[in-house]
Amino acid sequence: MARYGKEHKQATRQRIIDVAGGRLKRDGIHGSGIATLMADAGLTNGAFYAHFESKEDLVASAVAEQLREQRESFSAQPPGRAGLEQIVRAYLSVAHRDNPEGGCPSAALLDEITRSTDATKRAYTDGLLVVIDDVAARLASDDPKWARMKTLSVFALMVGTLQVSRALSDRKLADEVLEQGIQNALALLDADHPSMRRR
Amino acid sequence: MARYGKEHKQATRQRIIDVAGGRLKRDGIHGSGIATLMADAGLTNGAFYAHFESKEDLVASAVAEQLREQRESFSAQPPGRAGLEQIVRAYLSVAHRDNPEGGCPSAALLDEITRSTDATKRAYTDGLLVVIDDVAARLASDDPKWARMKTLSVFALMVGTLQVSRALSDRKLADEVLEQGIQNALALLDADHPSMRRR
DNA sequence: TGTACATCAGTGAACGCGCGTTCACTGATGTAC
DNA sequence: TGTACATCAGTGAACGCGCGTTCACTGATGTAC
Repeated sequence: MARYGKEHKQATRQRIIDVAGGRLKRDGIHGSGIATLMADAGLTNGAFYAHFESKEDLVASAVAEQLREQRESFSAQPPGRAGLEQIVRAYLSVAHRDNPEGGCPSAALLDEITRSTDATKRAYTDGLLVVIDDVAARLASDDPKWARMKTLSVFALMVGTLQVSRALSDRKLADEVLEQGIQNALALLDADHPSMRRR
Repeated sequence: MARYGKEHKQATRQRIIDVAGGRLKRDGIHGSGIATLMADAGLTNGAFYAHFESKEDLVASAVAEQLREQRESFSAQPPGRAGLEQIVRAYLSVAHRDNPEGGCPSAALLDEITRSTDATKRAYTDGLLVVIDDVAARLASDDPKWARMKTLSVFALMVGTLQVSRALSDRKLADEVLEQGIQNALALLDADHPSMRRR
């Protein structure tokens, strides 16, 4: 192949990471083989190890990238509380549930991340906290540690709700779970004054 | 081997299902191979297909069994609201988080169940609803459909919270997530009158 | 009561397959002369 | 300006391995005579 400038190899690496992000979320880590993944990126399997040390290395990179993209997606919403509600409603939407490939990496991969290497778990933790702190800023609290915890716990609620909705084979029930999840998330966010931390 | 009564083969099948339950929750579906699974049950790989049609058949059976056991575990708690709180605190405990093998099948397997066959998803849905309705009876509501939805959505919160706590590589933060999850779950359960369904 | 036989849960080797990973090689290019 | 060479991103075949699944076989037993 052609001898390109140094930006070309980086672009290829990024393309692999992007393709992997979607595949991992749709088919899971074990369900995404390197050969088919590279084919999706328009390359052959052998080229993989010119870009990554191992499959787990790619997984960690892809998870980090997915969280970066999720952060941007959340940031695109209006500022403050209004945006918060939009984030919740978009997250717990039928469209998001039915499109894991383009959706939240936590909802699609949490179980498998838990069973992954420490490096992957660290990449996940670091990336998630950036997302969370970014959203937590909307709470405009003078207690940033409390805002982080509040946001993180409501996020966990949303992740679990989306997953349960995806797993239920009864579609009507699955839709109702999303709706109830929105109510629950908003209710918890409404109780956002430190004085209300315990009921 | 010996020719036993008909109860013997059933006992063997049950043993495989029980062993599989723990292995699946610890290592995931893809991480649990049939050969090692059968070895754990004291058998060789070939015997597997005398008991199950396929691996997915076992997975569906094991998921159903795990949910049956979870129902029993929840039922063992004191009746009414007091038991509810104990269920929440046990579920969102450090002990449960650090022992997926003996814990909740939803928290350990939801992502993979979502990607499984319809039969497995149906087994999951059916088994989960029995668990949920059983717990929902503690709310003693005159609106059983509302009680189911309330319970199911709080359960989803707990599942997501446990998963996030498991994935975080920062243990202190992971512990705090559990604690906040307990507060959130109890707060939502406290708002259990139909008149309070919308804030 | 003693013996031959049918039963059938379990054995263990083998199957094709896709996995993650390695590596000798290719070939288009920028650079040196 | 023209030619030889070094570079290196990407190729594609091959590796050992464990996967899910199949199947001819084993052998201890309850039953029939």
